[in-house]
Amino acid sequence: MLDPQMLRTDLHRTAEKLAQRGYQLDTEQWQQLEDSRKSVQVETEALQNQRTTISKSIGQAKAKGEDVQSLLDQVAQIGEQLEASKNQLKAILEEMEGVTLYTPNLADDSVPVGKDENDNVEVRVWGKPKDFDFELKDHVELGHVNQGLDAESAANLSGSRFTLLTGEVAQLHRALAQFMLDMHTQQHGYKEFYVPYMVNAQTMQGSGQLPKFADDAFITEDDRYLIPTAEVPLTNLVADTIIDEQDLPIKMTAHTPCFRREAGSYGKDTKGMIRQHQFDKVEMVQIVHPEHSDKALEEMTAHAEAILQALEMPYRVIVLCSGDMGFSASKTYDLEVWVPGENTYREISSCSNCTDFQARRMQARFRSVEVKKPQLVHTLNGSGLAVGRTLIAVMENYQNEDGSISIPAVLQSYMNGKTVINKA
RNA sequence: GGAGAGAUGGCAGAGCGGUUGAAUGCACUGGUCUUGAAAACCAGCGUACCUUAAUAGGGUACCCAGGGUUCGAAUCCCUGUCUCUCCGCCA
Repeated sequence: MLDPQMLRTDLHRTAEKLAQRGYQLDTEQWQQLEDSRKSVQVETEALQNQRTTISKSIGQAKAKGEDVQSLLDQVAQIGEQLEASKNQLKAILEEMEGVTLYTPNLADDSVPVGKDENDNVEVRVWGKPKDFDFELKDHVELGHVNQGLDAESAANLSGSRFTLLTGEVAQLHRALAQFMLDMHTQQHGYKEFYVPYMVNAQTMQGSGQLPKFADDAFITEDDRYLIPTAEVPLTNLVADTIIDEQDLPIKMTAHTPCFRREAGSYGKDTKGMIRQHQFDKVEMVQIVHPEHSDKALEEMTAHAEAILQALEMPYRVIVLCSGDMGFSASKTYDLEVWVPGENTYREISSCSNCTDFQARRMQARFRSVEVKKPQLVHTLNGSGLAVGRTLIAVMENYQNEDGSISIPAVLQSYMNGKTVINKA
């Protein structure tokens, strides 16, 4: 949610910033709502004050045994007016909320203005793609020759966009998640969490998935949502709390499956396990002091990069343009890993600073020693990394001519000391 | 799944339907006292919104949530959520 104060005092500049993201705010409608809200609210509260005052005097008069009828008549009149005024105010506030809940965060000034993914800007490149002197296989072929990746069985069990992993490939998948968690907890200062995979609607709203993106999530019969990312439960841990300033920053990580409907992505990334209804991810979340969120985003991105560096896989970092960012984000870096089988870079992580956007929805605040009033925290989240896509990248980057897959040095201890997955 | 109890300020814990935003204790903050500390004593101590130049003052709302009764609701009624106890079931 945006700062309502900002919408009031700086409406047109805010609307311009939103337009950079492709969101058209109807400023005229908003101004009208705001104007009527103001007058109706003032009126309502004045009426309420009158009613309370008279009601109190009724109590006092009764206690003294005086006649109360004239007071009752007075208050009856006010009652009707008050009722009408209250309903009007409620309707206005609901309409305003309808706008604010559907309005995305503002882009940071450092974010390139652009329309879609074509306007994203490369920030840096790490590593060089290996020179392979044999014909490359993609992960689907590699999965096939190693009998570790079985799309057909998954489709039989569940339908499209599911994957079945078996044997050493499944173990490698597990090893990757373990390795990532260990790195973030032992070297990057994150606390590990095991979280619910289903959350209620309020939680989904807190981090911005609802109400606008209801179609993207799986919902259960009892109105719970399967989490699309661990960001949702982790970030909402601070919902409705006031944190001591000295407890900031809070750094959390969790390995969870992620569930996505992928509605509207028919025909996109259908080959292999790129875009799935269910995939594993190790997520990082930070709750920070507003002054430090810029720096925290750089750090968190570096934490995600550290995984790829340890795995010695080439990647690049891009900053998303204003039009390509997610709803809650103010600034986002995507990490794209080199995928030799496709001869291209593929998104494997997304790290975002959500500033106070989620915090305002969740009412997540902190109190400092200097400022008495609780202030909103800033929230950040980043993948560190998407496990399934990392698996693909490892398979393809570490493939050998005979179809076997070498195991990256840092993962060997997680693979019972094995150094290679031999083809079946 | 069955039966019962409960949800009040950071915590604990009162609260006949009428001056209760809410007693009291603890914690916390400031002060007095003290060489310093403790103790004691005094004072302060919620959040959001509106109004305002104002972190001054004034107003409104909030005692789990949402409805209702009433001139007036923390207090009465209904629904929901959550917690606890007992029984059953279960990894």
